[in-house]
Amino acid sequence: LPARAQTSTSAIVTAARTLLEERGPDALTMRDVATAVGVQAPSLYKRVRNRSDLIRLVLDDVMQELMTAQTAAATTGDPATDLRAILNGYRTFAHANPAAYALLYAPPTAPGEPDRSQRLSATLLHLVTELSGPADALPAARTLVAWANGFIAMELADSFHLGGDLPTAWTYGLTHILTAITPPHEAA
Amino acid sequence: LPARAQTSTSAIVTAARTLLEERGPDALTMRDVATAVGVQAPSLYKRVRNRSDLIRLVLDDVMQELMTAQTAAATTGDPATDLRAILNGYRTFAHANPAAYALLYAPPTAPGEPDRSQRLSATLLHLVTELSGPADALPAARTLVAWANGFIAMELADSFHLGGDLPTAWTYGLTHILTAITPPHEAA
DNA sequence: ACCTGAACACCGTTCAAGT
DNA sequence: ACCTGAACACCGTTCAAGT
Repeated sequence: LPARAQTSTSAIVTAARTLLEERGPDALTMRDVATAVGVQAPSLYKRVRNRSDLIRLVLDDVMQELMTAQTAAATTGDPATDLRAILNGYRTFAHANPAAYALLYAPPTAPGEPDRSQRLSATLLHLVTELSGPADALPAARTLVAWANGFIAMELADSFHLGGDLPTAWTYGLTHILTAITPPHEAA
Repeated sequence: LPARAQTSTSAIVTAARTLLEERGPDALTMRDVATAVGVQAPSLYKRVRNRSDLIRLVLDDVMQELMTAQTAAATTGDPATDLRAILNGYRTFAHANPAAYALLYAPPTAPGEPDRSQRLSATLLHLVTELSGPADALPAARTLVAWANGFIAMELADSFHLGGDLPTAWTYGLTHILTAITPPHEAA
């Protein structure tokens, strides 16, 4: 007789993430995830607390991948170069995983969600400190991250509706903001 | 005998918007909206096509309010001053209507959503053109809008987790980006 | 013309029962 | 220990029936 169906948390998370990207957040149902991993929906509750918890696990998985990419991108030691590489990496990742990225920076439906991007910001803040000096590092880093997230979110939402080249707009923004947060005596 | 319950599209939209802000997007159910306007859920389908359409009407209502605020904010004729006033106005509105604002710039679940922010951008683009000159106006405007939306979204999502003063970070970003998109010979 | 109750096909989630 | 089927309380939406 065939072995009874069995699954694992990581199989569930992978299936959920695939479903999220392929068919959108609303199609991420417990029944469809269960089908994808070969069990019935109630079995999922042995591995995850509920649907929100499953989405949290998916976003944790996404964050870990983003961390790995960030570490791989920041290697030259020159802060401006590394910042460019990191932010370009975010954008590449967002384009490859639009649904997951959108969820990552969406306001949480319920309050009291965890601090997922802390380690991502730490590296970035360090680089910005080298560029702008310690006094302005925090607001400068926030300017950069807010711009990058906003640009990517609008791009994904197809909110740039006046034509023109988006890669050009991205490069323009990145260059000008980096210049703006560099003190005058250090600018090229 | 009492008159039969009756409602209107505007009453439905208002009730939906209130429900959205008070209890979040998931609590915006057809049954609850119907109860709020004093009818049964099926009656709503005489006024709106479906739940997506109702949300679209809510966002149209929000956009019209934002447009009015923008017109009222840009009055001095000095582009830098007017831009500050407009972006500060967005932020004030977003804080007063966080759920609606979040929905406004959320990626659409279904593709083919309408171009809601076109007129908002037109005014902004005009001001940026005065500031940066026509050659760079489009990427400069996109830099500014992307930054503002990103900052506000992160603020609403409670994604700024390193302490510090957020109003300070907002002013820092606004000032530095405006400087960055102003050609050198026009800078103060 | 508009509202209603009943009904349908979905959800997330629980739980007793199986192995 | 994990999976299953049945069940519960919800959804959005449709539709025949009322007024």
